[in-house]
Amino acid sequence: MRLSNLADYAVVTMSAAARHCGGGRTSASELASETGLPVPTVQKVVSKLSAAGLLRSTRGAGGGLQLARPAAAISVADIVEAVEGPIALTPCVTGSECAVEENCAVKPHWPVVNAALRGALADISLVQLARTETQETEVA
Amino acid sequence: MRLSNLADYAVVTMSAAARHCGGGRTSASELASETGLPVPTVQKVVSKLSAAGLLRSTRGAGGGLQLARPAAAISVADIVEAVEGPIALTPCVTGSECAVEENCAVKPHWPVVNAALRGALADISLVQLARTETQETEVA
DNA sequence: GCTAATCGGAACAATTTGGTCCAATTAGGA
DNA sequence: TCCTAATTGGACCAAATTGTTCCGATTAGC
Repeated sequence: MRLSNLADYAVVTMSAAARHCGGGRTSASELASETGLPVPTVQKVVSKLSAAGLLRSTRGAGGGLQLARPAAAISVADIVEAVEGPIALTPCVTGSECAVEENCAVKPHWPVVNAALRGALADISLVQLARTETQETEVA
Repeated sequence: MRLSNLADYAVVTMSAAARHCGGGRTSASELASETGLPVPTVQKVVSKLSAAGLLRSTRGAGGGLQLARPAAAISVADIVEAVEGPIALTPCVTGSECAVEENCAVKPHWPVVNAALRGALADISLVQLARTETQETEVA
C-alpha cells in the first residue's frame, strides 16, 4: 500500500523539470543536483519517463530533456503509471487472473476504490507541483 | 501501487469469516477450503489479523476464530492496515524521513491523495463483502 | 574526422514479500 | 489425573520485485 520509491522520485523529478519549461532543455545531472537525488537514479527515472512519452529526450552533446506536453496536461497519475504501470490495486482490475475467482465477493468493490485512488492522483497536475516550497496557502 | 497479495487474501479471508458470524467458531483450515487459498497462507493471514485485534482466536482443540468486532464495525481499511501497516503512500505522510525534504513541493499534496484512498477503503464494511457472489445489483 | 557530453539499456545487490514448517498451547476423552 | 488430538503462534527459507550502479550506444560541436 505504499508508492514505490522510483515513482516518488519520478514525481519530484518531473516537478523539477516543469520549472524549466521556459528553456525546455535540461540534463539529468542538473535535475539530480536540483532535487538532491543521486544521478544514476535520476537517469533511470528519466529513462522510464521518456519511454512513456512524458519526457522528450535529445541525445548527444548539447542534448537534454524537455516536457513532451504542457505541464497542465500532465498529472501525477500519468507519472505514477509511467513508472509502475497501470494503477491496479488487485489483479482483478486489469487482468482476470485471480486464484479465487469463483466465490470472490470482494471483486465488485475494487473498481470503486481503484477509481477513487486514480481520480485523486489525476486531480493534481504538474503546474500545482511546479510551485516552489515557499508557496503560501492561496485561497483557491 | 498495487495491494500486496497477503492483504488481498486477508480481505477474502475476513469476508469468509464474516459469514460464520452466527456460530462464531471457525478454523483456519475451514476458511482455506472455503476460499480456495492454501492452508499455510491462511494461517499466516489469520495470525496477522488476530495480532491486530480484528480476529479473536481460541487455542487448543475445539478452538477457532471469530470476529472480535461486529462485521459492520470492520472496514477494508482496517484489514489492509492490519496486514500492511498504516496506509501511507509516501514516507512523508507518517514519518518525516525524506531524502529531499528541503525543496519538496510535492509533500503538501500527498495527504490529500492519502486521505482519498483511505476514505474509499473505509467506506466498505464487512457486511457488504459478506454477501455471496450471487448478489444482485441492489438499488441502494 | 575526432572529441566530449548525453541518454539508453544491462547487470548486480538488497529489501521486502510469499510460502512452508515446526513448536507451544489447550480442550476433550479415558 | 493423564494422555491424545487439534489448533494457533511464531520462526525459517526461498523467490520476486525493487533500487542502485555501471558501461555502452548515439550525436552535436569543434
